[in-house]
Order: sequence, then structure tokens, then C-alpha cells
Amino acid sequence: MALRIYNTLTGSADELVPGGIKKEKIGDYPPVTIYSCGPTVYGYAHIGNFRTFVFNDFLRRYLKFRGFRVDHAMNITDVDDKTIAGAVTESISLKEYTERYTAIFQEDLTALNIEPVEHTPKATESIGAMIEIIDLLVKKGYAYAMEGSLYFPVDRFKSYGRLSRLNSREIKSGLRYDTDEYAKDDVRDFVLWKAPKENEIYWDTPVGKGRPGWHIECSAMIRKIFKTTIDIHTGGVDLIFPHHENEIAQSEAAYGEQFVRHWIHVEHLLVNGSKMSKSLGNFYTLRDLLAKGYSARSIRFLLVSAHYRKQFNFTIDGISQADQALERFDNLLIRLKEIKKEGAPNPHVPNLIDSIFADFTGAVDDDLNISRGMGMVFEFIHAVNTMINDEKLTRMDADSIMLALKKIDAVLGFIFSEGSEKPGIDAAWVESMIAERLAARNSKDYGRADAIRRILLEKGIILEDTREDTRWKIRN
RNA sequence: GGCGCCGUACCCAAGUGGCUAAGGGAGAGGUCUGCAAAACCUUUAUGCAGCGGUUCGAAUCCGCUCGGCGCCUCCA
Repeated sequence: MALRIYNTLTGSADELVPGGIKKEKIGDYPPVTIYSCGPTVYGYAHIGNFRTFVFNDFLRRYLKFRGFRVDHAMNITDVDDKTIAGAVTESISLKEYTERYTAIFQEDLTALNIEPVEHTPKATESIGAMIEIIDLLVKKGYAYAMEGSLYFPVDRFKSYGRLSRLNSREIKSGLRYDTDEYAKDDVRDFVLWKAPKENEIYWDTPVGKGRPGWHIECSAMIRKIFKTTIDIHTGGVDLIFPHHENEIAQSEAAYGEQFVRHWIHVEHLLVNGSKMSKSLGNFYTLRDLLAKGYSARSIRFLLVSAHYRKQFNFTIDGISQADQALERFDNLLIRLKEIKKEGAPNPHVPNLIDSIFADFTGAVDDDLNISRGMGMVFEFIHAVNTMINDEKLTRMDADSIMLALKKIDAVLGFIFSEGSEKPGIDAAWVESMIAERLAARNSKDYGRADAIRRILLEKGIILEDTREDTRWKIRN
């Protein structure tokens, strides 16, 4: 079975064929080249932004799970109107400003268990690559100057609008564009290189003094890193037009070859039924939520679990539900670790493991249907729990199930939580309390036993008695 | 105004032509247990926004209606 993913360019779920030439085995393919539109580092990214970044991470992890190699780039936009304005507001240099928010962004990615990608180019460090493409566009007649800026003439690029399916840009009713107000020949034309403004950062280059237009950055970086047609380009749906449309126009006009084979767009995160965005002010940052006591792990679970092509309404209640669901994993892992039974492995376990891999892969191969895939994982958990109840698992079985879960978690990234030992809790003290409680129970002093349970609960520690002994865990 | 998406149980969410409509959360009953928890078992949509139509057969295809959202402008 092949991995199929919806391609915005073709409007259908296309098989992923890295390099564009079909091979017999996945291992024969060249690395999948992926470019993801990264953040503009002004202020804190919100979790709507992180939905896309978590998706990118899930995608690359799944590709690796399926045996592909990946070569993935994500840019950092560190010069544009917003970053310039932000630096002015905070009265610091642009570099200082963008470095601050880039560092914060990286911390958030780490908190969400997002893997580092192979390349993270910054706009300000890629000016040379931008000049190269702009120069080519000028030479080929795909650029015109006006008031010191360079623009791309959209009408010269015949397939413009193919990605967004906006053949001739429709004008919103009741809103008329006065073309005289635009310093361009056509309202659709976009800027490649912006003329310097008073007191603003600029670069003195062969194509003139100024700074990059928004779209040129991605085209230039893709060329610089990957040299030729890339396999996958990802981003939020709001980038389809005009950003990605313009990237295609520039790159294909300049280099005369296909820019990207497979366009993947992630739908919006909604809050109270409307798009979460900075301009609307209806957003949560990761830090807001962590400060309220929700875990990054639960947020990752929530963001991963929603299918990427569906708008997803973000709610606090949703995080709580995710929290509860994660406890099923935690409890299963605790139970698996406790299995001590020696002896030959249960012959049914390998079949069970084979089928979870087959079911999971079958589901996710279908346009990354992770919701169904996770349903399969929960069914697996259920089956394993039942076998534990019936004492049908040996130590070896438990280890092989644990290994299978680790492989699946290489994709999901939330089953095994790191740092389960929370700081501020003295394990030895907990153990001594448990011992005291055991003594109280043995002498049938249940009042004392229950008091100890309450004392620990106040510290967020939950006691659970099993047949052999008492285990403890930290309340989420 | 143009283009597109969505409406499945108390909540979240798969399923897009054919056995009894996945899965998670929450609730109820049960097993186990000094208590509690965990886990397991049972249970909660003759029903898939509404109305028509196509079909032997539709949540799934077509039409209309209602409701919600997105893009067309910086935006993940």
C-alpha cells in the first residue's frame, strides 16, 4: 500500500513519490525534500501556529516510520514590516529583537517535542540567494522597477492562480480597488525587493538598495538548499494565496522547472468558532497554557489527534480530555513494567503487534488519517490490558509490547513522557509514607492508612494498591 | 459577490455506496477492593442538520434549504 497525501496543486490525494520517479522499494527513494514555511519571529507564536509546526513534525516522523529518509528545511523570517516595527517598539536592534523571539520559538518547539529539522535558514542570512533569483528574474524580464522597488508582473506568468484556483482575482463586492493607489501595474503584482524607507534596515545589493519582499525568501532558500524541484512544501491554508502562489511564480519563472511536486496545507485552528489569529487577538500562546497548568504533552496530543485538513476548534475542555486520554498510556506503561512472570512468550503477542503496525500504517497512509490511526492504537491498548488482567503476558511479552509502543511513539511523540519524575517530590519520603501506611493497614488501622493517602494526595501523589504492593504516580 | 470546507451520541472525533455507524472523554451499572484507584465487562445515535431525488441499497452520490467557518488583504 502506498502513502497518499492530498495535494493542493492537483486537488487529489496523490502518492508520495520522492524525486518524482517511482521505485520498487521505499528504501530506494532519495531523501524526501521538504520545505515548511516557518514563523515570522515577532512576539510569541500562538498554538494555531503550532498546529502547523506540530503537523510538520508528525509528517516527517511518519515518513521516517515508513522507511523514507527526509531532508527538511524550515525558515525563520527575521526581517519584515512586523519585526522591524517590533524592534522599534521595544527600542532594541532588529537582530536583538529577532534573536530573542527565535530563541523563545525554539524553546516552544522543544517543549512540544518537535524534532529539530535539518536546515533552519534565516532570511537575513540568505540575502545572497535572494539576489541571485531576483537578478535572474530581472534578466528574463520578470521584474520591473517602480519607485525604487522591484515588482513581479503576474500577467506574464501564465499559470498564475493554479494553486489557489483564483484565475483572475475576484474583487470583493462593495470594495473597489483604486488602482491609482498602488505603485504597481496590476493589483496582483507583488514586490520582490522593497525600496528602503527612512531609518529602516536595508542591504546594498546589485539589484539595488532595499530589503526582501516576503515571498522571495522561501523561493531563494529552497533553491539554495535543495537546488531543484522539491517533493513537499507545507504551510497553513492561509498561505495558499498569495504567498505560495507567488513563490511558484517567482521560482518557475526564474528557473524554468517545476518548483514543488506536492503542496500540503494545514487547516486553521479555531477558537470559539473563529480563526485564531494575532490580529483578532483571540489566541493562546503555549506559555499561557503551560502557566495554567496544562502540559505541553497534552497540547501536542490534542494538536496531533485532529486531522490536518479539518478546521479544529480549540478548547480548554479539549486539553482536559487529552489529559485523560494520555493517562491510559501512562497506566498501561506502569502495568507493563510491573509484569514479572517468567517463561515462554505468549504466541499471540507477535500477531497482535503485527496487526497494530498494519492497522496503524493502513490508516495513516490514507491522507495521514491519524484520528483513525489513534483509534487503532487505543484498541491495541485495550487488548493488551485484557491480557494483563488475565495474566497472559510474560516479561518478554511486556518488553516486546513496550518496544512496539516505542516505534509508534516515534511518530506520535506523546506516549512516553519524559521527566516523569517531577522535581520537588522526594521519592524516598513517598516510599516511607507508603511503608507506614502498609503497616497501618496490616494492623487494620484504616483511619491512619486513609490519612496517609490524603496527605500524599495533597502533594499531588496518587496511591494505588495492587495485589503485590502499592504504587504511586503523580497527578497530572 | 467569487471560490472552498464543514454540520455524526452529553463533549471531541473516524467512517464518504453494502455485515450489528471506529476510537477518546464524560455518565450509569457490574467485577475486583478495608476504602480508593487502575484495569476489565455491560451500557449511552433504528440514527448521521432538514427536505426531496438517484439506487436493490446512502451518513456516504445529486439538488435545494438552514446553520457554522475559511480564502479572496498581513496571517500557520
